[in-house]
Amino acid sequence: MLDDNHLFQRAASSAYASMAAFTAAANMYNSFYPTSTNTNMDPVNYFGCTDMKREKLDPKVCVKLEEMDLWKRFYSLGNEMIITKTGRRLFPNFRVSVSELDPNAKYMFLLDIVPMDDNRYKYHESSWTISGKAEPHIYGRYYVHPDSPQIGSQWMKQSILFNKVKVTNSPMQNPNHIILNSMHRYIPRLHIVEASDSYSMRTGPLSTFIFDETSFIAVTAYQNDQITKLKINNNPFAKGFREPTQGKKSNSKPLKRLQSSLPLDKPGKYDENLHRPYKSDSSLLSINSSSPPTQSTMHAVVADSTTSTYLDNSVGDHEQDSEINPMNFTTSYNHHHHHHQFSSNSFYSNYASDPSSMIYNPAYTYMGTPSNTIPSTSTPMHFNPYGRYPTSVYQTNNYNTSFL
DNA sequence: TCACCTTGCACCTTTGAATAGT
DNA sequence: AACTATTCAAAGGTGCAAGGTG
Repeated sequence: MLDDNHLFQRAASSAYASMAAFTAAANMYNSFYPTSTNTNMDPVNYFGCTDMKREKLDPKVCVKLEEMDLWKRFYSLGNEMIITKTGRRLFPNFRVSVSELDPNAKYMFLLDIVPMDDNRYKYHESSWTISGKAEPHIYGRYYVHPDSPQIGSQWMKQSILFNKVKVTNSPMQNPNHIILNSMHRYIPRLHIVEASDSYSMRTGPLSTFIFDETSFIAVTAYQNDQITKLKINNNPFAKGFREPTQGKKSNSKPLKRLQSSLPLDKPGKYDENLHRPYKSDSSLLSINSSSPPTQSTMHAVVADSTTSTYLDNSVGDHEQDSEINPMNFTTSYNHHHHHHQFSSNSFYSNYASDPSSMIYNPAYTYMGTPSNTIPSTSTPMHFNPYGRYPTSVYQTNNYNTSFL
């Protein structure tokens, strides 16, 4: 065992420079010490920490998702991410800033992307609907931020950008790319591990942060025209597809690519304060306006999208004061609850000190325990080891949980 | 026929090496 | 000599559209 550990450690240490080697090392270790009879298990315990309690980071550690307004705009339409054989970046960029780390402790930052449910989707008549059972997810691919490991003070000095992460539908290509299935729904997860070396990486405190505004459906070609427009208008690499600005003399011939019949993404369609489309925008409302919400239709209803709260499939009763949000399955009636402190300024804590926020904090919701106690694996409230987020219980803007 | 995927393309930004200036 | 600023070409990130696939 010692030799195997050393083998893993040596391979893992090289991963600081090469994620591929790191992934291989983790996979190697996990193949030596399989964590479960289920080979499809979510390897949140990437580092072989399987048989001991894994501590969390200091609960004061806070992670803020940058460009939250932009994320919310995509989220409100039902975000899509292109996956290609050669790998495609995420847009908007996954960028966070973190505070309250131990300035002198070393940390590693990792990103992975996991399924949100067990469904496959199709885009039909301007809305996403369930079309069958999901293909199995290939776990074990994750992105190690190239600055890892470094001390807390360095991580906190500036925001941390994960723009080099690439998603693919081809497992045979670059081993650094995260594999996704087209027409499946995913969400990125940020893992912060307190690790001063490759060994402590397997045992050191680990916390996971999730922002539901970053959820998306993987596609090989955009389905929703509104998403295409929003990408073109915000991604600098897609500038060539933008409509030439009025009054600005263009010396180039009209672009073939601009002859699209799509309506323009006019300013004013989006309420920057509310972070959601105007109700009066029929082009947006038309997404689902023709069909009432059903369990199999990806749309919903958010009284206030700044605090998107997913509850069970109780739809009809609250429909009248709802808004369309195609990324939600269910009706939210979160105006019946207290809005927790994290949502208004998009600054997320992994710790809920206010008992009233327990309802929003899956660290409590899922485990039903204080965040530092070990949940029973037999309780249905336990964090799903497959990394999926059943729509009936997924109701978080973020959370931090510890993994066994 | 259909839904989805792949490929090559034009257009763009980013990157980094070479060069010029201080 | 050392450092900073500028230039420029190559690399690579975009969505589009046509064709391919099962």
